[in-house]
Amino acid sequence: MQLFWRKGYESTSLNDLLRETGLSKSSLYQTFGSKHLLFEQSIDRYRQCLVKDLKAMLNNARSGRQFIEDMFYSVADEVKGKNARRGCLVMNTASEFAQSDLVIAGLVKQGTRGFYDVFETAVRRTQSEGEIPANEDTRALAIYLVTAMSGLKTQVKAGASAADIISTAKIILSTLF
Amino acid sequence: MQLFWRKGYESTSLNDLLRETGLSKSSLYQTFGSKHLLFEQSIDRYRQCLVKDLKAMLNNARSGRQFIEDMFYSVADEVKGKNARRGCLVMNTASEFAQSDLVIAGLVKQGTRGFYDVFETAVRRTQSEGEIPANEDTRALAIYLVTAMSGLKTQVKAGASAADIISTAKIILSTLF
DNA sequence: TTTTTTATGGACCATACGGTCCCGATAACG
DNA sequence: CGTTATCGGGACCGTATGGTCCATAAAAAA
Repeated sequence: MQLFWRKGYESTSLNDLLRETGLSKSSLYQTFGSKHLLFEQSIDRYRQCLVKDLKAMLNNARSGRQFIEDMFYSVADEVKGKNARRGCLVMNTASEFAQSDLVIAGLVKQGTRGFYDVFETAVRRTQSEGEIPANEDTRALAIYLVTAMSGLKTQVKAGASAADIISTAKIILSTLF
Repeated sequence: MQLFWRKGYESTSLNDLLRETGLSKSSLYQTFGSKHLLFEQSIDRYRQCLVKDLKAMLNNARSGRQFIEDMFYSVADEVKGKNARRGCLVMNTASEFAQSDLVIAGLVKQGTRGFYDVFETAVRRTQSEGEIPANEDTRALAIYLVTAMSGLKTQVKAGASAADIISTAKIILSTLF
C-alpha cells in the first residue's frame, strides 16, 4: 500500500513489491493473487484506515470547525518530511486510471463517498454548533470540501510552497466561516 | 500529446505512440529523441496552447466574472463526450510524477505558473469591473481558483456526476462573488 | 547529372515485465 | 515419530518494453 501510494500502480514493479514486502514471488502471488489484486486490496485498506482515522479525529475534535480547519492547514505539512508530496492514494488512483478500469473506478467511488460522508458529518456537527448556517446544503458543502482538499493535495504534488498552501486553505475555509 | 493526455506517461507504450503518429520507430526517435523527451515536448506544447487559448478566451469574454464562471461551469461538460474525463495534462503529470523527475517537475511548475498568471489577470480585470473588492490578494485568489479547478477535474476523473460538478462549481464561485 | 544530405522502414537487441511452476523446507497434526 | 498440509525460494517462461543500427529510398544541393 505504501509503495502504490508513493509511486502509483504502473510505476511500481513486481520487484519493488517483493523488495518492500520481503516476500518471494510465489508467496506474494499465493497471498494476493496478482499485482492488480494486491493494488485493489491496497486501495481498500487505505480507504478503510483513512475513513476510520478521520472519524476518530472528528470525534476527538473540540468542534466541527476545528476539525475542518485542522484538516486543511495540515496539508501544508505534506510539503516536507519523508513521505513528502505523495497525495491521497484514492485521488492519485482516480487520476491515473480515471474510468478505464471498472473495478478500480468502483473502489475510487467508494473512497470518495467515504470522504464525502465524513465531511458531511463534520459539516452537520458544525451547523449544530452554530458555526455554519442551518439552511446550507450539507452534502454539497461536503463535496466542495473534498474537492478543495483534492485540489490542495494536487498543488502540493505540483510543487507549491507551504505558504501558498496555507493562504489557499484560508480562502477555501473563508467560504464556510 | 493527445495520447499522453488521455493515458499518462507510463501507460502509453512506444507502440501506442507509433500507431497514433503513423511514424516508424526510427523516425520518431530521430524527431523527438526518446519517449521521455517526446513527453516533455508534449507538456510544453500543451501548456503553450492552453495558456494562449485561455488568454484569448479572457480577452473575448464579456467580463472577467463571465470568464471565470464559464471556466468552472464548463468542467461539467467533461463528464461526457469522446475525450471524457481526461483532466488536464499538467495536473495529471503532477499527480503521476510529483517531484520524482526534476525536468518534469520544472515543466509542471511552469504550467501551473502560467495558469496562475491567467487567472490573476482575470481576477484583476474583475476587480476593475467592480465585481471583486479591490483589497483582495489577487495572486492568492488566482492560486485558489487554479486549486479549485484542479480539484474539480479530479472529481470528474473520480466519476462525479455533472450535477455534483455544477453544484460544487457554484460553491467555489460563491467565495468570490 | 552527380553528389551529399536527410528520412524511413524494419531487423535486431538487451532487459524488465508480470506470472507460473516445482521442489525442498518447515510446521501442524495424528 | 510419521504423515500431511502449508509455505517460500528460485528457476523458468513468453512477451512487451524502450532503444539502436543499418541499408535503402527520397530529396536537396552541387
